[in-house]
Amino acid sequence: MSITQQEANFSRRFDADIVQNPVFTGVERAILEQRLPPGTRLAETDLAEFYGVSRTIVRTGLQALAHSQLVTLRPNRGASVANPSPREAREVFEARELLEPRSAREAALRANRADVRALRLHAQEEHAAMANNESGRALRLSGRFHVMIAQIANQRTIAEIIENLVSRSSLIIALYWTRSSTRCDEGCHNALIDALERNDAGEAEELMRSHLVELHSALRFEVGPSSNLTLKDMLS
Amino acid sequence: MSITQQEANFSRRFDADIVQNPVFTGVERAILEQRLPPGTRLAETDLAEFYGVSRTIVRTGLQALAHSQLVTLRPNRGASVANPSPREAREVFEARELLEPRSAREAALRANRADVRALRLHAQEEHAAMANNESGRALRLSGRFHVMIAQIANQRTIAEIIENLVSRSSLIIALYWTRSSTRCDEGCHNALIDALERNDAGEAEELMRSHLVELHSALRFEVGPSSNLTLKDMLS
DNA sequence: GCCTGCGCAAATGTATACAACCGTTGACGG
DNA sequence: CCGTCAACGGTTGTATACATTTGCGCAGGC
Repeated sequence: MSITQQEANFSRRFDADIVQNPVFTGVERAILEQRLPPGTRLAETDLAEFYGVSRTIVRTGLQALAHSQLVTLRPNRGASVANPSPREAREVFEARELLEPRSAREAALRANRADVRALRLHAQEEHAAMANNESGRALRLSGRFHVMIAQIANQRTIAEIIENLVSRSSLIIALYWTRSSTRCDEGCHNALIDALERNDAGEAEELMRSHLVELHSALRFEVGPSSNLTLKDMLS
Repeated sequence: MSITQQEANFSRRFDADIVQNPVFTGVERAILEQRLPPGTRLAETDLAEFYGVSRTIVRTGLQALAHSQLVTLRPNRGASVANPSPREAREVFEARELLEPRSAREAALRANRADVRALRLHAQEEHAAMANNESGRALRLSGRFHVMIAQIANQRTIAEIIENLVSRSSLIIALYWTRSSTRCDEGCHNALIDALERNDAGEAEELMRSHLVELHSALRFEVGPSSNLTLKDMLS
C-alpha cells in the first residue's frame, strides 16, 4: 500500500461508513441537540421502526455511539443515552483544558483566509440558531466550532480526540449546566476568530483556555428533573 | 439513576461486553504482539471459523477494533489491520508526548505502595518476556505499563485516550521501528517506577517526556517488507 | 402483609439465509 | 498483443428467525 493511499484512509473518518448509518447520524444529532436527554432508554425495536431499518443497522449504530461514549450499552439490558457522572464531567473538561488551548495556538499559526471565513460563517449560523430560539441546534453548532478549530490546527489525531470530548460535553451541559443562556459563547467565539485572523497564537491559546474554564465553572453537579416525552417525539 | 450507579458504569470499560468477544480480544492481542502485521487482511469467514463463532460476532469485534483504530474497515471491502501513515505515526506520538508526561506527574503524586508493587511486578514480567525472546509479548506489556501509569494518575478519561494511543503505537512500531532491541525501555521503566515510589512528580514527568521523545526519535519512516504467513498462523 | 418463586412477555444476543457488491478471470474484438 | 467487458466466485451488507436473558406480575406460602 502506497503512502498516498495510507493518507487517504487516514483522512477518512474512522468509522468509514458509519456516517451514513441513519441511526448513528440521527441519534447522534438528537443527543448533541439535547432532544434526547441523558438516561433515555433506546430500545432497538423502536429505533428500527422509526428509521425503517432492521435491528442489525440499529445495533451497528448504537455500538458506534457507545464507542463515542454518547450511549451506554449494558449486556442484555440494552442501550440508553449516556449519563456522565460528575467525575466524568470534570475529567472531560480537564482534558479539554489540556488539549484545546494548545490546539487553538497551533490553529492561530496555521489559519488562512478560507479558514477564517468558514469560522465566521459558522459563527453566524450559530448566532442565527440562538436568535431563533433553537438552543439545541445552537449548542451542537457551538461544539462543532471547537472541532473546526482543532481541525485547522491540522493534527487529526488530536482533533479526533477533541471531537469526542466536545460531543460528550453536550451531555454534560444537559445534565449540569446552570446558566440559561450561552451568550458568553458568542463573544468568546468571535474573539477567538479575531485572534486566529491576526495569527496571534498566544492570544488564541489564552482565549481558549479562559473560555473553557468559564464553561467548566458554570457546571453545577446536582441532578435535574426528567421529562417524559416519547422516544419518537425526541427524535423527530 | 444514583451517583454511585453512574460511577459504576463509568468505571467499566466503554465497550461493556466487547471485552469478552473472542474476536476482539484475540485479534487485539495478536496485533499488539505484532503477530498480525499492518495491512493483514481480516476476512470475516476466516475469523468466524477460527474462533468458532458466527460472522455476527466477528463483525462486532471488528467494528470495535476499528473504533480503536487498530483495524481499518472499508465498505464492501472488509477489514484489515490498520496501516498507520507516517503522519499518523507522528501525530500519535505527539499526542502521547502531550498527555503522558502530565499523567506521569499526577501518578507520582498519587502512587501508593500497592501501585508501585504492581508496577514492579509488571516490569518483571516484561523483563522475563524479553529474556524469553517473546518480543511481541514484551512489546504489549510495555504498552500496558504506560496505561497502568495513566490509570494511577486517576484520570480515567485521559487514561482511556492514552490506552488508545498506546495500542496504536504497537502498529507504528511494527512499521517504523529501527532498533532491534527495546532494551532502553527496561531502564526507562524502572527509573520511572523509582520516581513514582519517591513521589517525585517533576522527575516522573521529565522521565516520561524523555522516554517518549526517545521512542519517537527511533522511528524511521520507510516502508518495510511484508511476510506471508497465513492468518491462522498469526493468530495461534 | 410481605416475601418467595414461578412463568410470561418483551427485550436483547446470536446464527443463518439471502442480497448486493467487488475483484478476477477469461474470452472477445480491435 | 493488448485492452475491454462480461460472467463468475467470493466476500461483505442486511434482514430475519430463533435462542437466551431480563424484569415484571401474580400466585402461593410463611
